[in-house]
Amino acid sequence: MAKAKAKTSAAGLWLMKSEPEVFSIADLERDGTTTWEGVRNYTARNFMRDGMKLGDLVLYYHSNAAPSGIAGLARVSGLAEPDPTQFDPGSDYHDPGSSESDPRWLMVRLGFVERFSSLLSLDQLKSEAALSGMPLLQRGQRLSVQPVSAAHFAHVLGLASARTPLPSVT
DNA sequence: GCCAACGTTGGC
DNA sequence: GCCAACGTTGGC
Repeated sequence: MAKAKAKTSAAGLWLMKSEPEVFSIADLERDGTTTWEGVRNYTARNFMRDGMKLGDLVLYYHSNAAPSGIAGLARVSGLAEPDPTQFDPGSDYHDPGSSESDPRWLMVRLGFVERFSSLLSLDQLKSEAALSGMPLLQRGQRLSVQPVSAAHFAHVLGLASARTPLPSVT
């Protein structure tokens, strides 16, 4: 699996899901930064490993929430590296099939950028025609790390800034 | 808690 | 390599 031939200088744009009960945008705001351990899906891992660059912007999505939706913005502040929880027998994320000499799972580090003044709920996102092609909104899609097009990303930021004193993300 | 959709595993 | 069984995700 080798892709990424078409290179642009533009920063990558992503969406990452977290259950707010586990780690919410408020937790990220409090801590400033966090490592994104626990990804156990190869497609998601590959996006982190092959796609993510320092400074890439990330829409922070709350899943399994009431309601679910996009809660804020983060930024990639550390490139993919081995996720230590895969080696920890006491961790929910332990993977006995992985070894320190050949780690199977990776994590990136995220830094807090902004918490939206109110959540952009899944219902609202679905009501936006401009977002109809977003992977997040496709039926049955469950990837916890996914790329976002520049147009979709800009539209989401527009929705957020419509309800909050303009955050400027540069 | 239900369950549809999807990913992974493993027998063959 | 097929595919059934199983496990997980995540909306509802």
